[in-house]
Amino acid sequence: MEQSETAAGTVAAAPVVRQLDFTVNFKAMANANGNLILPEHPQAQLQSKLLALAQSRLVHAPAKSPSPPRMAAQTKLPPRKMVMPPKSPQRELPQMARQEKSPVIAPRLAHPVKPAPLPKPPLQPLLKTESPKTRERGNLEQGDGTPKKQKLCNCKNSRCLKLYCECFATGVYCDGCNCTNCYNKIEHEADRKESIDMILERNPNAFRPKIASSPHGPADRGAEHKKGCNCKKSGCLKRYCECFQANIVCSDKCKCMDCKNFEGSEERKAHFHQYSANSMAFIQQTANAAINGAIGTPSKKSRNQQIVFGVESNKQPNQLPQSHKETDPPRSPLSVHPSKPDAATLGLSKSSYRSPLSGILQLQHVNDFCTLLVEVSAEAARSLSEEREMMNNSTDLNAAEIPVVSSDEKEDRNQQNAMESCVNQDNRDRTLLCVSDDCGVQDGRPLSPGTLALMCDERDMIFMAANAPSTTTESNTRMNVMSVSTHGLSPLYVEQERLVLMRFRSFLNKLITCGSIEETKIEQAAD
DNA sequence: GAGTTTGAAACT
DNA sequence: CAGTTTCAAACTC
Repeated sequence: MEQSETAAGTVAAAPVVRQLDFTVNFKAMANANGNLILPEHPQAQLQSKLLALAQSRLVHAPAKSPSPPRMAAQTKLPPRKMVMPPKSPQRELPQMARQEKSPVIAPRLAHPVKPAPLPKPPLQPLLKTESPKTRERGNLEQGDGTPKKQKLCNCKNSRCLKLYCECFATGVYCDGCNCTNCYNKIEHEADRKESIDMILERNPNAFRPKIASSPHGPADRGAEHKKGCNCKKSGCLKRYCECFQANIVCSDKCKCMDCKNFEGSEERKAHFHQYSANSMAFIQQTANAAINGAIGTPSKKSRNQQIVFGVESNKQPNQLPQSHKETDPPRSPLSVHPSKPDAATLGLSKSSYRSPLSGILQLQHVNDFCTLLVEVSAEAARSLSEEREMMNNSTDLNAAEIPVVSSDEKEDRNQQNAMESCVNQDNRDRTLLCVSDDCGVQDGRPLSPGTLALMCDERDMIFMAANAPSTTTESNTRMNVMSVSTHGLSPLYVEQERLVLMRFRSFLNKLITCGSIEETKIEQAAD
């Protein structure tokens, strides 16, 4: 049982797990008490924020069709009754015999608590410009730790209640699929449950991720196929092969014949050259351009480094297509421009993603911002020492004439000072962030810092609601600060931290706003 | 888009 | 457990 939980925490696991992985960064920002905990690296913070934004949008994206909450399987345990006669009656006896047995289901199914209902599509939030054809096939995916777009199945005969169905196999309801006679829906929950039980009876690991990270796995993967493939004709170099599809080399667990999917295989290398622009690599590139590449560094080095998401750089399938690497002019990783010829000839997704932040945020901006944070910190030190000095002087003169400042009031005053400090430096931020003319404006009007903060906080609330229901960044930052201050850290440190965090939030607010505006512009231009 | 190939899942 | 069938995705034309 704990195996499945462990597997859920691995990076290169099933699609469901990948989806969860995307939240890890952001979840890491809030501890169990909901206190804000910022990761160390600014870029990591930016990524988390951007991911949170993407997630929040998807959560609120209108469903294509009315559909039941996807996770209802976890939310209720329907009374076990035979609604649908099983195809194989002989399997019913053992199944009925284990009624009380807690089923081992895929990570997504196994949670006993009721999760927030999730719409189905949102597994690949950053890939929003896919072509309808691509979506129909639903095959945008990666074989590594990056999120994978939920496939849309086309099942006809399995009623989507067998592992043939990818939706069912990954523990999600069908929604928007092209399947017929689908029972993988909430209204057929009883049947679905029966089928799950039946499959688990046969194979308790059936719903577990097939790919598990392993410290002892292939050197270039850190992951291995739990069961191994059984390929005969594909040489394990086509997506028929589960290992290949998962972007891992075959292991000794495989029973494949004529395997060419091993480390150092010439065929494998040649294959990746030939299929240099396979969809996995391209989507990988696209996703990473949106995430890692949010900070544009138009150097060749960074361009080569952008395809790193828990895998090493020699992982060919996830690298940029060779043709791209050698023929394309250097450009920002954010500038994933449509590459029509490649896409057409090499079987790529017909569209590509270009970050709305492209051209807005450069590495130098981040560097400048870090410098700014240092200044803010120093400013906090000065402000606090001056305040103390004034307090001391006043106390010496006549303590009785000085209105008693409660800790709350003092906190408010510090907060106000900090906010004023933020506002005063707003122009500097605009200089940092708003390369394009109309950044920070909406409908021709500039957005006030308050509006920007609200925009940010609104998204925070939307996203955090699913993760830490009672969390708001501001209040919890303060809570955290207060908590820290009561545990012996110096007030100076607390004040510095608070100001720095507030500055950073302000920075993120503007970054998000700029991205949103740019995105709107791009969408309008596309229309 | 239709037909073929492929290998996992299901079944015997 | 091995062989066969079923199935849906991947692939080809």
